[in-house]
Amino acid sequence: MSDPKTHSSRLTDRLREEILSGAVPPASKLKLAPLAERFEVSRGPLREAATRLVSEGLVTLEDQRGFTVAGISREDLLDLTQTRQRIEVLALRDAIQHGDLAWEGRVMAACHMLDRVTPPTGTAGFTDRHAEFHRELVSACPSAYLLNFREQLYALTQRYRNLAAHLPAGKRDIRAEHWGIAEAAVSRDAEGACRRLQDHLHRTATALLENYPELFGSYED
Amino acid sequence: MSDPKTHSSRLTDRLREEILSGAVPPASKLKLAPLAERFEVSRGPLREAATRLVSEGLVTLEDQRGFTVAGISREDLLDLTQTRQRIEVLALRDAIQHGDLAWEGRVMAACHMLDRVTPPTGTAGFTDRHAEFHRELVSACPSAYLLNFREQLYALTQRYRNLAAHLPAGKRDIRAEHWGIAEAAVSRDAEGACRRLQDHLHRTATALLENYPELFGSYED
DNA sequence: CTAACTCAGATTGTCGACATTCTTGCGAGG
DNA sequence: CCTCGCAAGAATGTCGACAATCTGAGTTAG
Repeated sequence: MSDPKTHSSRLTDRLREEILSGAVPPASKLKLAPLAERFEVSRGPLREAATRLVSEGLVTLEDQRGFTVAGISREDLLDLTQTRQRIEVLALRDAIQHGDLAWEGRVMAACHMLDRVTPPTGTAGFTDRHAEFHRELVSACPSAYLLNFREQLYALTQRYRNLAAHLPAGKRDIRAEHWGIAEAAVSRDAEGACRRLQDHLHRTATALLENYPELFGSYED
Repeated sequence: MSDPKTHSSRLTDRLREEILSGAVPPASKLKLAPLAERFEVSRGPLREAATRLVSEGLVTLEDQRGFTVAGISREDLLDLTQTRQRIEVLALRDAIQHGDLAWEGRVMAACHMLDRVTPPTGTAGFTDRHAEFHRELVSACPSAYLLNFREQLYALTQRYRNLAAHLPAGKRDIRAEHWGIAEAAVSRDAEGACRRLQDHLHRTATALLENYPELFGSYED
């Protein structure tokens, strides 16, 4: 039925959730014994879950010194954003070129569902639908490797967003940004869609840096 | 002293080597018990090593069904090559822009050492120096994420190369290709260097497909 | 003859305990 | 007062055994 039956898989999702949401703070050591107690499993599966998160960049592993939640820093966010801009643009160009009508439908549907989510931001429903929109946008890209990289980078960015908690959302019209990207994409306007997407990512990074001053010095590894 | 003291780390390297070299064939199941016997360790560290290789794309994991060496196929090689072209070009442009004189020296040194390796191809010394050259070429790229992705893709390509064993190496002058890339790079000729690098990767993929006919149908996942 | 069922062997996933290594707080010496 | 060393505690890495699940050959019913 629900396939991921093994404890390792479930724990991977749970631990990822806790790290992304900030329940386990950045740069903190992942002590396996207490976590194993909390999750009511042995250390074995938890160790495997942590190992999997190493590959996603959320955790680092040092020999004989255990697991550590990846630190956050201004430099990391900048690198992350720039790399994400480059990868997402490549994937979006591919998607616009190869996407069929069904893809257009999925993009517009996801954008609509994101538009109509009741509390505009910050809630769980928003983050899920936001992730789904950006995923559908590039879903017609035929390169599995590119999509895989994109997913990784998106998750890492999501952590910064969740850590910043309540963005003022002041002078940004995020809905308009999303609609602009979606409409340009389905209109096969590759240049416009990529430019808007890059702008979108840049504004997100800027907003995070402005409203999260702790990033200007702390938590570095 | 030599830091990676844990069995898990050593096993990761050893298992990666065996998969890259083809000692463990593609699409074959990774039965942990026999491997643990061969490597004279328990299944625990070996399981962790396999989990790490999942993140590098060399192994897949299915719940309750264990680990499987990633399959190879024509489609995968094409996707891999195209993605690698894109990522390597981005990294190379960055390196040319940010590299200092020491970087130029490292590139020329690596190219020279690759040029003077005794048996022109196929041997272990060649593959190591070839990897080192391509690594140094982009080492001045400031994006850790991009370099990480590049390393992953290079390793996956290396597997195809090793599997094809003895390429005729006939009408290709690989040395000239490498020197062309290196000289264009240190001359800060970004366009020329990227064009030559793309050509280089394209020729490698073509040569592999031509001299490895099994790829036209078998081993698919 | 084909298809479904059964059951034994094999393989994976999980657990608890042991050995090794790291960490930290205290005390001795300079 | 600072530095170095040491020993107790904690955390990690590893192992062997048990339970759950999958696989495949043989058998039987249709």
